[in-house]
Amino acid sequence: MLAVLSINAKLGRMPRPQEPFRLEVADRLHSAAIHLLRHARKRDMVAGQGPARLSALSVLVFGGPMALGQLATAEQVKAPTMSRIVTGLKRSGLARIETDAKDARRIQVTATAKGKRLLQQARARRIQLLAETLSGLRESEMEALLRAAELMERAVRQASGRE
Amino acid sequence: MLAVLSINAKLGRMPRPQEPFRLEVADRLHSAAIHLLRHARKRDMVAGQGPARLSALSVLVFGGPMALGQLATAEQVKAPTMSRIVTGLKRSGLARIETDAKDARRIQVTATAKGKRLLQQARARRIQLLAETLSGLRESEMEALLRAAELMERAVRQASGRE
DNA sequence: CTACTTACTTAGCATTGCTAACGAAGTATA
DNA sequence: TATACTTCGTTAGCAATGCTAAGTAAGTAG
Repeated sequence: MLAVLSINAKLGRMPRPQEPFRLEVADRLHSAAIHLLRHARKRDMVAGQGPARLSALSVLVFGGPMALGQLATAEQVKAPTMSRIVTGLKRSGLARIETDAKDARRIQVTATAKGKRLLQQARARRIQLLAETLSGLRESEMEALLRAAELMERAVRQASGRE
Repeated sequence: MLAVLSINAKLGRMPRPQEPFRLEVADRLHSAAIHLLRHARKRDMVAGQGPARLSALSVLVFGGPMALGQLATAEQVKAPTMSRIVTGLKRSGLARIETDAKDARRIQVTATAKGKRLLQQARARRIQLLAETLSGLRESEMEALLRAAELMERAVRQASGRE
């Protein structure tokens, strides 16, 4: 990624001096996220569920039952996509749906006991992967990563709110 | 994600429990990466190319021409997957292939001028998005993210080498 | 009652992962 | 040389996940 800096210079339009820096951070972060996820996907698939389902299940387990639309918003996905993901979770017995008494259009999606169990197992597998993947990192570096994760979530949440 | 935070608070000052800490970092980082990429994907699609093609193209532009197998390894994908990605890049005129004189089984994949141009445009778009997304962050926080990106890449690279 | 809005589903498309199986080309060995 | 093994890439076929467009059912406003 040595060429990143030189391209930076060519992109011209710099409203402020920190823009080139943001360009590089954005690019590096984007690339790193892609590669980290591709690496982790290998173990995630052991659960027999794809990353989208596991991620949605995680939101359900930690955030509690919610409507399909809410879940779609939380996962940054459109309703039809989430509809299919929920169908998959339902078919695997990891989530169940209930009708809303107040509004018959809505459905309440809830993680089942089996879903919670599977998520915990997936988390356990993921830690085993990261115990290997991050084994070369110091404690302070792990803290830096945790802080970065918080920053990413916060930034995305704020940006989503602005749209 | 409320439950995660409470776990975090409990672990925060404890000197010993290294494993639970790694579990949390793993989970949070994984989740944050998913959400960041889903957010960025909206702009990426404007280029008319999916994320896998853009990422592979990026490797070609910054890493120079390489064999299909090398590219697959760099992108953490299997050969058939990369074969199809290269086919797509070729059909769009973003990359070209040449035969290797020394070994007729190999192919050299090279980014075309059009490919380089498109990648830079995609980068510019992504940057604009992230300039917005990360606009709420301080300079020091941007530095923390850059450092985290470096740590992620390094960890994945090392782990891949160990396999 | 009609018209609009909202929530979810269905249908259909494209991308992107995978494994299995194949062909072509290089390498090692009898 | 001939045979066997390995390596590199492709093809075929499956599954998951993104999207938009269009449909249905239910709530809301006039």
